[in-house]
Amino acid sequence: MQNIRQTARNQIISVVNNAISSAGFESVPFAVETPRELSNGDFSVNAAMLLAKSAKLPPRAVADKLAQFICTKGTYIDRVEVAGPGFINFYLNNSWLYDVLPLVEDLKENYGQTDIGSGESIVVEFVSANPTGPMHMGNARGGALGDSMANVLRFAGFDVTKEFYLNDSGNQIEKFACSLEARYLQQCGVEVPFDEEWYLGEDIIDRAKEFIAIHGDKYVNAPQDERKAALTEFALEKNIGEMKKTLSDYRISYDVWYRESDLYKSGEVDEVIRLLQEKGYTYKKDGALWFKASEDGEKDEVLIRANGVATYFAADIAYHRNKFQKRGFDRAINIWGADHHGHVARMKSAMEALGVKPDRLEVVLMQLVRLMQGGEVARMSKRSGKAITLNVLLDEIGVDAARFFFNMRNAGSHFDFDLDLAVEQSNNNPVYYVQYAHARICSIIRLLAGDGIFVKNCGDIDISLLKEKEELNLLRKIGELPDEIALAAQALEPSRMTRYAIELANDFHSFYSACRVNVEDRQLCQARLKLIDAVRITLSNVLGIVGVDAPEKM
RNA sequence: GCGCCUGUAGCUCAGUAGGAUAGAGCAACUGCCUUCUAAGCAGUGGGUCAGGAGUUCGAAUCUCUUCAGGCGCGCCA
Repeated sequence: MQNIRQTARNQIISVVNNAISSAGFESVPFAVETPRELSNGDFSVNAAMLLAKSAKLPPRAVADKLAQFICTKGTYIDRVEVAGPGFINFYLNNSWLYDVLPLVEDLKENYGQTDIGSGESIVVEFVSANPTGPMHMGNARGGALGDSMANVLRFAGFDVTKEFYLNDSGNQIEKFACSLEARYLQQCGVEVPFDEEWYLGEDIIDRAKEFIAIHGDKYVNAPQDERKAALTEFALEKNIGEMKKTLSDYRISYDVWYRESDLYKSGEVDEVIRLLQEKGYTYKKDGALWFKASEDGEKDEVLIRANGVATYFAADIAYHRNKFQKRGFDRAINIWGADHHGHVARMKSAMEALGVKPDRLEVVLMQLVRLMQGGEVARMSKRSGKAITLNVLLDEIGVDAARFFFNMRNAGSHFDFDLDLAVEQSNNNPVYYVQYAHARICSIIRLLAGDGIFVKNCGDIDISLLKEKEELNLLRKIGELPDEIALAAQALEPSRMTRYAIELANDFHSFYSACRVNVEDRQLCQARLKLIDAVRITLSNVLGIVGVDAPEKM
């Protein structure tokens, strides 16, 4: 068992079930909870309240009776009390906390892992920014969220693939091509109009200039198709290369870069449209082919335009079918901006139409980032080009702060990013607080090593010397990690990890102020050294999941 | 108009498979550095969980409703 809390819970479940049957009650699916106040025990059970009705007794009476039948022999349970409306509270002896240290010693960088995923395969698709320009704040949040979520799922025992879907064909690429062509011709002295619908950003002009630096103006008089194709291929590869570089700076590495154009090349887009037609999920209207998403037609969507060109939606159906039916993933998780939520129901009904259970597709809707500057909302439209890019953000606040900051809030909460504060590199940023705890620990370990005192194995230490409140709090917090990982994985909320890291750092700083590691009593010194080494490992594992450095010095 | 998300301390947010006295950080105030990093610790004050009704032993959490803000409702993605 790699989870000390689960071990304790299992003991309690077993002991309470025995008591229920010994007392002659019917079995109930009771909960083992963690009371908010430690004074109410390490765990509590609500069985008495649930049994009260069928037993025709007040909850407290049921609880008293159950408590009499609880046998604590051979368990961590020290004593049992009935309290409040009928809670049965379990107080454990300290040995359950001590047992976490050998666990950490044994598992090291794997401590915290659980097996709730039981090897289920999940593809996590995130960022998937259009390669038509630089990445922005929304991609920054999506990147931090998606990568950390995938890391959490891996820790929870899922077989995870990180994937970037590259929209390298279709309508927006055509717009991209037109924008490039116009900028190219303008740079070459040819006056051409620039459509308001095109990409207005400076980066398009830069690409045109770079293209000219290599090819000069020789494409000015070339056939338009040839000109656009040359420009697009050049700029696309350049942009994709820059995206990969930026994401790598952001400590994100994908297992798969999946190209939309491959779905057309392989014929999967045509194939999926044919399948939908055969199954009767399509109809023609106004010259276009529509997908019938619902009876009322409210959510119907065009698959093939009247001009014969397939929509992004059609390619996206083929893409998701590919995930499930061609590559066989059990689940697919997509991180989407909240502005795409209208797309979710359609995609799920498309999957259903193809015979894929729609709940295998889970879309995490991430509320958009609102950029605040000087107390005002700064707009970040890509077309207008007036956006803070991910590159600039990383230059200004650093990777650690960005990764940590974007994982401090739940995906569903709106995010006001105060640019002034971030640029300040203010100490308000809790990432320093957590990293400082890690650096402090490393410093102590370094100093003791200088005196010839090293971290020993648990077998050679008397862990039970750890009796101070701060020491026990630390052990308790370390023991919570596997539960936290499991909860974060179930809720798809990696933000639990940053909150846990702050709590653990907080417990360490409290310990640091209350207890000295380098004390005369060599036995106690060794026990405390072991304790902080376990904190170091735990902090490092959590920061690794979030994608933040665990520095040895600050 | 319809749909999704959000509303909790002055600010930013946790807590929502119903549980005990609703938490944290920041800001404010009071203490703590001759000993392992003060980027730290200890403490104080601060609440109509947006409003209302309902469900039950028990509701911030579930249901209904009102209000406020964000986003969406394209042969864009």
